[in-house]
Amino acid sequence: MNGHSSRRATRRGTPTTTRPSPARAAATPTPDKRRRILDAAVEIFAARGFWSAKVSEIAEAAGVADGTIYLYFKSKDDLLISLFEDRMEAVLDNLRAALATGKSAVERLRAVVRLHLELIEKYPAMAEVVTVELRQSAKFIKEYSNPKFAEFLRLIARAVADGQMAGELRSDLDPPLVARALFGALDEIALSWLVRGQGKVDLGRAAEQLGHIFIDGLRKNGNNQGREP
Amino acid sequence: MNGHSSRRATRRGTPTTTRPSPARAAATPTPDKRRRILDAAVEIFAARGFWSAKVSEIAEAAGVADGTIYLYFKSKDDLLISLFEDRMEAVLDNLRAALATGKSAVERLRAVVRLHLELIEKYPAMAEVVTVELRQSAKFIKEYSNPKFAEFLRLIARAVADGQMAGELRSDLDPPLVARALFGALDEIALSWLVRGQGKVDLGRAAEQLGHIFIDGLRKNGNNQGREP
Amino acid sequence: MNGHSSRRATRRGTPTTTRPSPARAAATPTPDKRRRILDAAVEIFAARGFWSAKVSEIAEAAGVADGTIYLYFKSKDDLLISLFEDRMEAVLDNLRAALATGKSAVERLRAVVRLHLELIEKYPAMAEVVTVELRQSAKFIKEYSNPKFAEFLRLIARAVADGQMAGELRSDLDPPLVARALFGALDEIALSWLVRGQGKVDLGRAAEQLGHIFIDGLRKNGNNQGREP
Amino acid sequence: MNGHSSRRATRRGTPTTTRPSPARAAATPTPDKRRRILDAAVEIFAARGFWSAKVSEIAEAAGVADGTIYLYFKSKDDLLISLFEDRMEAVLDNLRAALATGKSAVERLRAVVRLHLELIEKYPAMAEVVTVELRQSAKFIKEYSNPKFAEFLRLIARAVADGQMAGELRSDLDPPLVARALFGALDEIALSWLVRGQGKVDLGRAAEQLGHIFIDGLRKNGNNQGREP
DNA sequence: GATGAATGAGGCTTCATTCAT
DNA sequence: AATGAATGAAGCCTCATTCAT
Repeated sequence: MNGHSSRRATRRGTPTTTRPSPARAAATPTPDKRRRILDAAVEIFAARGFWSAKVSEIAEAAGVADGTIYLYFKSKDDLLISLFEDRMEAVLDNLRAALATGKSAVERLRAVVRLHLELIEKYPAMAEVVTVELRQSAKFIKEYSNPKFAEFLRLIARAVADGQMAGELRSDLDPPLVARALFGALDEIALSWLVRGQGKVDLGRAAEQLGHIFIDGLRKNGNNQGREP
Repeated sequence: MNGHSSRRATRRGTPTTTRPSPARAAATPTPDKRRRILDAAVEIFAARGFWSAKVSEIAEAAGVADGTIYLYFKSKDDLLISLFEDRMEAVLDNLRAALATGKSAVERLRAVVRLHLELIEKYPAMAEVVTVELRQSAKFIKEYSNPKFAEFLRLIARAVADGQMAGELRSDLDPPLVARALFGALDEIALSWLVRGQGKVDLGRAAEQLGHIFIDGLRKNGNNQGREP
Repeated sequence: MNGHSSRRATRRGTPTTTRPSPARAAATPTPDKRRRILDAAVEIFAARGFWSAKVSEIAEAAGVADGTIYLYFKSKDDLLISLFEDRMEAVLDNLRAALATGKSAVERLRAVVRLHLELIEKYPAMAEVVTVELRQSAKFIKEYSNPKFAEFLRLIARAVADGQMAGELRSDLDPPLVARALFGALDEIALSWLVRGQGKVDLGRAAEQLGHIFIDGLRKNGNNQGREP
Repeated sequence: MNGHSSRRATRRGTPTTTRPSPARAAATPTPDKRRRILDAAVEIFAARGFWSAKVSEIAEAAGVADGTIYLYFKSKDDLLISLFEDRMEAVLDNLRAALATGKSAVERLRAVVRLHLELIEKYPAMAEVVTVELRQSAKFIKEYSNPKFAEFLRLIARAVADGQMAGELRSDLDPPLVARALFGALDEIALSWLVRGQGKVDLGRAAEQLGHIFIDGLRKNGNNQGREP
C-alpha cells in the first residue's frame, strides 16, 4: 500500500515534483497520477472485468489521456498486476492487524474472518478485483506467481501452526490446507455478497457464522457447547 | 471427452456431399458434432481461458470448420454458457450421488467433499472451466444467473438443513451460508491443485482434512475427540 | 513471378479454388486475391512510401477488407518483402532475357542496360518500389538478406566474368564491383526519371549513353573510335 | 555547413537563464545545442532509419530534453532536411576539393571518385543518411527538391562538360546523365560497403577500379592501353 | 532558453461472425 | 448441414508534438 512503486514504464523516473522545493505540499503538477490511474482501474476492472475493460475507459475515469497510462505502466497486463500488488498490500495490512489482535489462536482466527469481510464491505471494487479477477485466466494465475497472495496464505497458515503448537488447535490438520480452505470460504462469501448486490447478505452475521464453522465445526454438541441458543 | 477429435470428419452412410461430385471423401455425417465441440471447448477454455481462447482453435480441436460452431451455438458466449450447464450437470450428478451415500448428515457431507475432489481429480479440464472460468468476468457472473450452480448450492444447503432438523448438526448456522463456505473451501483446494500442477497436493488427504474442519472444527478437544492420534 | 507462393500467413492453405474441377478456368471465388493485394501494394508503396502507406489504403485499393490482407501476409513488413520477391522475379526474368540476347559480352551488357530501363519505363510503380524502397531502412536492408537482389548482381557479375574470359573485356576489374557500379548507375538513372516525372528524361537515349560509358568509357579516342559523330 | 538555415532565431546577448537559481549546475549554457542535436541525429538516423528513429532517442543521444529539439527544428521532418543540408555541405566541400585537384578532366574525375569514397569511409553514419535515407520515402524525394544534392550533380556535370570542351572527353554524352551515372555507381558501392559491414569491401581498390570503368570503359584494348598488367 | 510529463490522433492487427458455395 | 474465406469493428499501444513550469 505504502510506497509500492514497482513497474515504472518509461525511461523517465517517477513523475515526481519538477522542483522539490522544501515547503511544497500542494500544487505539484502531477501529484499522484499513478494512484489516480490505479484507483480508476479498480473501478473499471471491477465493473467490467479485465478483458472487457478498455484502457481508454480507465484513462477517462482517471482523468488522463490514454497515452499517460503507458507512462506509468508497461501494458494493460502490467496495470492489472500492479493493481493486484497494490491492493493486496492493503489486504495484507488488514490481515496483519487481525492476527495481532487477540491473544488466543481462536480469537485471532475469528478476527481474521471478521476483519477480512469488513474490508470487503468497505471496498467492494477492490474486493471484486482481488476476488474475481485474481482467479482469472491462465495468464495471471499460471504465469504470474502472485507473491502477495502467497504471503496472505502463509500468514494464515502460520497462525494456525502457532495455534497448534500452543495446544489450542488440533494438530492433525495441514496448516496450509486450512489456510486455503478458510480463504476459499471467505472468498466465496465475499463473492456472493458482491454478486447478489450488497444487502441480501449480512456480512457481519456471515463472519460470526464462519467463525463457528471453522473453529467449532458443524457437528452438534461439539466444541460449540454453550453457544447454541 | 473420450472420442477425441479427428480434425476431419470421418464419413459414413449417406453421401452428404454438398454437390454430388463423384469422388467426395470428406462429407461429414454429423453424428455428435455438438458434443465434439463441447469437448473441444473444455480443453481449450481450460488451457487458455475464455478470453484468450479463439473460436477457430476450438473448431480445429473439434475437427469442424469455424462456421460449424455457429450452427450449434449462438455465439462464443453461448458456447461457454452451454458448456457450464453441460458440465455442471455432471457435477450435480456427482453431488446427488454423494448425498445419497450415507445415512447420517455427517457421513453425507464427508462424501460430498470426497466425491467432489475425486471428480476434480478425474476431469481437470472440466474443473478448470467450472472453477476458474465460472468466476470470470462480470459478464458471466452478474448477467447470467447460472441456475445449475444455484442448484448445486441448494442441494448442499438442503442436506445441511436436514442434518439440523435431524439434530445432527448445530442449528444456529445458515444452511445457505454453510453451503457457500463449503463450496468455497472445496473450490479453493481444487484451484490450488489445478494451478500447482497436480502432484504437489494430495486431494485424498485434502478431502479427509476438509471433512474434519467442517464437521468438527479446528478447536482441539471438541467434536473431534478420539480422532487425534 | 511464376508460382511464388511464399509466406502464406494463416493455417488455411492458399485460398485456391474450392473445387479443383478440371475444366474450371474462371468463376473461382477468390481467384487471385493475393495478386490483387500485391498489385495494390506496389501502387500504394510507390506513391507514398512504405512507412507512410497505410494497410487500409492497400486493402481499399485491392478491393478487399483490411483483415483479408492478413490472410495472405503475416504483416505489413511481410507484404513488402513478398512484394520485393515477387517483382524482383520479373526483374530477374528480364535480366535473364537480356543476357540471353546477343552473342558478345559487349552486346549482352548493352542489352542489360536497354532492357532494364525499358522495364522501368513500362512499370514505374514496380520500379519505384524496387529502386527506392529497396534501399529502405535498416529493417529491410540489414535484417533482410534479399536473395533476389543478390541473384541480380550475381548474374551481371557472371556475364562480366564471361566477357573477361572470352578476352572481350579487360580483366583487371572485379566482376562483382562492376556489377554494382552498373546497377548503381542504372538505378540512379531510373530514380531520376521516376522523380523528375517521366518526360523530362529520355530513357532510350539514356540507355544508349550508359552503354557507351560502361563499355567504352568517357575518354575521347578510346574504345569509342568511329562512334563519335 | 556554416550558418545553415536555422529555422529558429539564435538569440544572443541577454543571459538566457530562466530562473537565476544560485547553485544551478546543469543550466546548459546552450553552446552548440543545435550541432549536438544534428550530430546525434546522424547517428540515430543512420542506425535505425528515419521512420524507426524516435525523437526521444535523438534527444537522449544529444543530451537534451525532448522538447529542446523543437526549439531548433520545426519537426522531425525538418530535422532530417536540415541534416541533409548540413552534411551535404560537407560532401560538397569534399567534391569541390576533388575538382580543384588535378589539371586534366580525367584526373579530376578520378579524384572525385577517390575522395568521395574516402569521405564515406571516414564518416559512415553520414554516408548512411545521405545515401540511404536520401532515397527515402516519397515524402522527401518528391516533395523536397533537395538543392544541395542538385548542386552536387551540377558540379560533376560541369566538370564533365569542361572535359568535353577541352577535348579530353568524348562529347556525345550528356554531362548531367554522366553525373547521375557516376553518382549512382559511387552510391551503390558506398551502400554495399555500409551494409556488408566495412571490411569485406576495399574502398580504395574500388575507387581505382571505378575510375577505370568510367574513364576507359570495360572493353579490352580501348583507352586503357598500357594499363592492363 | 530548457525541460519532460502529458497529450491524443492514428495504425496495425486480431478475431468473432457471416454467407456464398 | 458444413465449409472456410472474407469481413470489418474495435482496441492496444506508439510517438511526434505541446506547454506549464
